[in-house]
Formats: sequence, C-alpha cells, structure tokens
Amino acid sequence: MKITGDQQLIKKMNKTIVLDTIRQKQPLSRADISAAIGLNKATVSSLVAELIDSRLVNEIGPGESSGGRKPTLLLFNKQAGFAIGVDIRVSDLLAVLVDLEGNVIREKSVPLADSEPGSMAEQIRKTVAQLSRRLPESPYGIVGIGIGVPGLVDETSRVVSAPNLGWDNVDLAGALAAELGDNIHIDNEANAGAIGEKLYGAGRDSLNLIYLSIGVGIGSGIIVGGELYRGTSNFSGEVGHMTVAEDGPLCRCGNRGCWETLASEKALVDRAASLWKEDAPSLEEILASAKQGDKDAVELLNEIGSQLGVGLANLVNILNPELIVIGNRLSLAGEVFEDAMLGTIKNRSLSYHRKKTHVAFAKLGIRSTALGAASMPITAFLTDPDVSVQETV
Amino acid sequence: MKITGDQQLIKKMNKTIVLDTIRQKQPLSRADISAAIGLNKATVSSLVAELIDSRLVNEIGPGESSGGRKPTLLLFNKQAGFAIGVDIRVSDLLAVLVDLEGNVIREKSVPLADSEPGSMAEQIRKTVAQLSRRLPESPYGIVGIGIGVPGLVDETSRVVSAPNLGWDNVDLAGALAAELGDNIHIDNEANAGAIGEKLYGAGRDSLNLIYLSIGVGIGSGIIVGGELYRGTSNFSGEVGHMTVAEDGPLCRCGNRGCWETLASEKALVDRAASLWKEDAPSLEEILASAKQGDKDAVELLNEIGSQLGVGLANLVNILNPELIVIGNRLSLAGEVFEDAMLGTIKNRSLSYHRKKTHVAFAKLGIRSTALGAASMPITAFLTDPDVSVQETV
DNA sequence: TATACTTAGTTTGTCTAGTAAACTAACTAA
DNA sequence: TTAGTTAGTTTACTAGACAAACTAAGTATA
Repeated sequence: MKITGDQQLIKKMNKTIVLDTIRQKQPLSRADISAAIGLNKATVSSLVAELIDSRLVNEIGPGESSGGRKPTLLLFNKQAGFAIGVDIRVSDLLAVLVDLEGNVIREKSVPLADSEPGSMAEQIRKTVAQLSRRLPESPYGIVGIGIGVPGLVDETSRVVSAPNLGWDNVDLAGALAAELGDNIHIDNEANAGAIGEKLYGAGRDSLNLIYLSIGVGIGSGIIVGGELYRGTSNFSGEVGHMTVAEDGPLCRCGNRGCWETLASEKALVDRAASLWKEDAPSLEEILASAKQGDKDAVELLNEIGSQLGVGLANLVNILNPELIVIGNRLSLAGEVFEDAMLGTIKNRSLSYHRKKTHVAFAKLGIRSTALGAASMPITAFLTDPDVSVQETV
Repeated sequence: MKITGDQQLIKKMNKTIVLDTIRQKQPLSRADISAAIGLNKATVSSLVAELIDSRLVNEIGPGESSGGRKPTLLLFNKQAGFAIGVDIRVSDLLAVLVDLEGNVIREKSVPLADSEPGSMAEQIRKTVAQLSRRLPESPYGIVGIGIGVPGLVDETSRVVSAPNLGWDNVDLAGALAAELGDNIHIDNEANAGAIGEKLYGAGRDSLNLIYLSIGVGIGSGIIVGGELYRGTSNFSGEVGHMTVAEDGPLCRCGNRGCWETLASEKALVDRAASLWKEDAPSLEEILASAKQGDKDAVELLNEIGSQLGVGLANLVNILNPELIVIGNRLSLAGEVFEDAMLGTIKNRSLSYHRKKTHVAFAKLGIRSTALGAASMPITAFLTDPDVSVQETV
C-alpha cells in the first residue's frame, strides 16, 4: 500500500497544476504562471520544459511587453491527442471525435435498428473506426474512448441494468477491449452529461452542480466539490424514482408517485395522448403546437414544468447546489415551461437555499453526454500522460 | 495564493498519516507503521520522534517478539488535550468534555429557561467554565470548543436562522470569542451529529453516510467520501422540507407535503393529540403506551415509520449511501417503528440501490451532536497541532 | 550453549525537487 | 545614453524521503 507522499508526488501535483493553469488562462508566460500559483520561477521553467518535451505545451513566440523584456507565451497543445465520446441512446447513437480541449472535430449520429449488446458493440467499433480515420498528425493519437449508457453502471464498468436497451449485466468494455484497447471508460449517461456540462458547458464555474437528464425518464449526475459523486455502488443520482406524490401514478419501478411519472418526456407524451385521444404525439409535435399558440399544449408543458419544479425544489433543499443544469430531450421545450418550473421551485424551496442556486439549460445541448464521455479518457490522460496507453485504431 | 506543494507539505501529510495510523491501530510499533503505510522505516522513526516530542504519542514499552527483537509499542496520547462539545437544543443544552479520542470525561445538561442569544452565550460560558475546572494535567489543555445549533449556519459560522430558538442572523462565535478565545467551531446540529456518528459511532466504517436528525423537524448531515458535504452556502441537508406528498398538509415553511409534516416527532405528537383528543402527549408517553401494547400507539408509530421510509427511500435513490443513521429524539422509538420503516424503504427504493445500503440507529444516542461538535476542534488540532491555539479558561 | 537467523530501530550517505539569489536577456522611459 | 523593469535561466543550498548498512535484542536449533 502506497498512500504516503514523496517528492515525485509533489512534482506530479505541481506539473498538473501548471498544465491546468496553462489550459485555463492561455496564452500566458512562465512568469504569469509563477505569479498565479506561487511556484518559484525556476520550478515553473523546469516543469514547463518537461511539458514542452512531452508535446503537451507549445511556445508561440513573444507577447506584449509591460515595461521590460517580452514574455514568451505558452499555449496548451490541444491537438497532442484526441478522444472519442459515445452517447448510447434508445434509438440512436451519437459519437464525437474531440481534441484535448473538447472541441468537436468530427461527429457521427447512427440510428440503431437493434440494441442487442453484440450488435451495439459492433456498431460502436465501426463508428469509432470511421471517426479515427485520417486523424491530424499528433504525438499521442486517440488517447481513449468514453461511453455513456442509459442505465446503471457499476464500479467495474459493467452495465448492471439498462431497461430501455433490454440489457442486464453486460460487459460492454470487455466486448470492445480486443479491438479498441483497454482504455475505455463507461459510465451512466447522466453522469457523463454532468461532467460534460461541468467541463465544457454551463457548469464551468460551479463546484457543486446537479445535471438533470430528462428524457423518457429522469436521471442525474451530481457533482460535489468539482468531482462526480458516485455513491457506494456508483449508482447515485437516480432522482427519477424519488417519491413526490405518495399516492401518485404507478411507475414501471413498482413504486407510486415517482417524479418521472409526473415530469419526464414520457409523462408529457402520455398525457398528451390521453388528452387528445391520439396515438402518442412526439415531444417535437407537442412543442410545435405550443409554439403556434395551442393552449392545451402550452398548459401541458406548464404542468410538466411545474412538476419538474417540485423535484428540483427537493434537490435544492437537500443538496444546496450552486447550479442545476437541465439537459437531454425535454430541455428542447425549456423556454416554454421555464417560468412554471422556476415558480414552483421558488414556492417549494427554502428561501435561504434558493438564493444562491441557479437553474440553467444544457449549453452543450444534445452533446452533453458524448462530450462528457470523451472527457473521461482525456482527464485520465492529462493526469498521467506517461501511463495512459497510446492507441492506434 | 499557495496551492502548490513542497516538501513541508509532504512531511505534514506523512506525519498526519502516521498519527492517524497510530490512532486507528494502536498499540503498534514503528515497524508496523512502516509496513502498514509503506513509508521507509527511517522516515517513520523520525516522524514518530517528532510526535513524541510534541507529546501526541507515548512509548509504552516492549511488545511480544515475533522471532526477533521486541518492538517498542506506541500509543496515541489521548490526554494530550481536551475539547468541549455543546449541543444546543430547544429547551436544554448538553455539553461534554472529551479527550482527544472522543471519550466523555465530564458531561453537563442544563435546562434553558430562555433561548435569547445573550443569555444563551452566558449559559454556554458558565457551562464551559464548569467543565474546564480542574482538568487532568495535559500539555495542550482545552484545544477548542464546538457547538451544534438547530438552525442554518453559514460558511462564516454565523447562525443565519434558527426558528426554534427565535434566532435570526446571530453571531454566537463572536459573542463567545472574548472569553473563550477564537477557536470556536459552530455548525448545524445535524451536521455535527453526522460527524459524531462517523467518527465515534455507527458510521466508523462508512465513507458515504447520511445522518438523520429527527426531532421536532427533520434535518440531516451528508457525508461524502468521508467528509461532510456542505453545499454552496453550507446549507445542505434540509431534507425535512423535501416534498413527498404534493398536496399533503401545510408546513410551517409555507410548502405542502413536506416530509417533516408526515414523519417527525411533531407529526407523531400532533396526530396522537388529534386522535386522543388530548393535550399533546409527549413522545415518551406515546412510546410507553406502545410498549404496553396500546394498539393505537403502535399503529401511530408504524405510520410514522412508514412515512419515514418514503423519504429515506428517496435519499437512497438519490445518494446511494452506504449507511443511513437515524438519530435525535425519534430514534428512541426506533425499535417500534423499525420494521414499518424498512418495509417502506424496500418497497420504494430501487433494488440495486438498497442492496448495499444499511440503516442503523445512532450509536451515540443523545450525544451524537455534542460529540460531533467536540470533534471539530479536535480534528483541526490534530491536523495542525502547532497552529491551533492553546487555551486556558 | 554457541551459532544462525529474525525482527526492530538507528545511522549514514544519496537523490530529488523546490527555493532564493544572482545572473543574462531584452525591453521601456526619459 | 542611462536607469529601471520584466522575463527567464543558472547556481548553490536545503528539506525530506530513501536504501543500505549498522546496532540491538530477541528466537530457534544443532
């Protein structure tokens, strides 16, 4: 067991801090870094030299003088490598190729005819291969693959259960390892979405945030102190099955009055169907009607917004987050139901709590999960560039 | 800004790890420490020498040989100093004097005639003085004071609101600093209780736990990864105002169907009163009736247990904790309502989540908060013995 | 009972990484 | 020009962890 520290630990920590500083405040000089983090100029110089050696940082020439010698500006080499993020949804799959800053280089959306684990693995392999062809020249190539799955993923990356895919206890990482290497990160789609919004989207400046993924059901990713909170079995964040109405409608989980029976896309569509005596209309259809001024549609969306507010107020009271980010499909209708939602939150949360809590919609839109998934291997790589395996697909 | 590391940081970390190892596994030898944490024997010897110098560790002579030279056994000097923990309740105040291991040396319970901030501060001063008289000889004396308050405490230790005491924006620490020094830690009573149970009680082995304080209302302390989760404004854990029945009874917070309107001590007493058409009976009276076989009383308690289960299931689904500890007054009736409570949790939580979640009652009983409060200055002192101020009261 | 082996703990010299201070480099201002 | 300022490097020093050799003190066995 090695839990204690030595000088290598210090060096690694400081190197990571220097790199993070460059990533956040670039372009900047060695002197800027020293001033920003309090590390001695000599130490910064030495660490920067190593970062340049490993091609994670580039010099881009002199900057403006502020009364003395011109600084040499440094830039994070965002193209030192790439990562692929995959968002497995119910009827399609979104895959993105990103650079180390999370910028999308290529993107591919594939409809899924079949969600059986074997053909899913095959589809992912194919898509990854397509995205990886003719990469820009880079020292590290593809540093890893991240996958967001609509289901419970345990601490060993096994998909324990994904009802919407009909999966039980599927070892997706194992199925992919042979061809794609073992640098594959698998997590729940809401967890990935939370990380995505935290790193690249609406949550950049927040340490404590909750990302709500509202689609067929409601899932969430909870970020505490800048890091994903995983719970005991990596199963945290199943907020959709929080009881908000003890004697409410029956949920597929067997319980009554679960939040997602009242506030999800499915809840909306079901209500619209029974109201209009139609075959289930799509979210897009309902939204279009509402935007054209259909009173029923607007009222339906307001009702859903208000029900969303009930659960959100609970989360505000329990977790006192800085930020709640609403993502996935239902956020498409955000502007319609926003006022109803905020009104309910205001009525149902404690006044001291809501003061500092903001509610926002996902800035990455439909890509939160794919980008968050891609960020997982990137973070691993940047934390430990030498250990992470280089891949060639 | 000093966020980077140097050798002093390493040394401090390692010293803390050595001390923690001694505290957890004592009595043990220097060689045992080296084997347990992987630090070089020489380094351990040098750090232990400093700990002995600062009188936090004692040698207690040779242990059993295991085939070679006898080890010199080390013991944490739990009487190197003391701390005082205060639990402010609605009608009384519990104060404990503990050693550095959290063992209660002296204890004092004081009924409160008046909860006005000034007289409360006076009462605390008096009680602290009484507990501090004729301390056992010790190098550090009283290392600090911790206070648990039934209300919202912000990040600057100010009591923003404590409805049951009639307090608004009270600076209790400031009022006490003149006489008791500035090493005073103030926090919400449920947060303190959570820390208490984590360190000394039912949660010793759990990294993720929720402590529920069920008295007049329901509060909670949430421990994530071994540390208290504080939220954005230090206001996390107000679970009592989670909506579990959208159209339920009106709560004093203005909302409807808050958990604490259905499952607190007050909910129990109110129901008993309206059922028996009596002046509100006390929890103790209801409990006594139930134990004598009074069917109404038993059923009442079961109903409360079942309502507790609803909210608990929500917490299990949202936070996937290892352990839920139920404390404060309502836990007195725990054995009566336990089955009803567990049954509801089982019905309303997701099967994968509840598998690893245990529910327990507070092991420290009525002292969870006082002991947790006392632990706050102790932790600060042991993390940084030199900086922490020595006090003489 | 002598000898070999074990285990505990200390001493010594080495290495790594951060620091301060002096230095070179390159600029601005007057 | 010259003085002053800012950027970045070099050099000498220091703290602290480590490995290896050592002392101390026991057990096991021939």
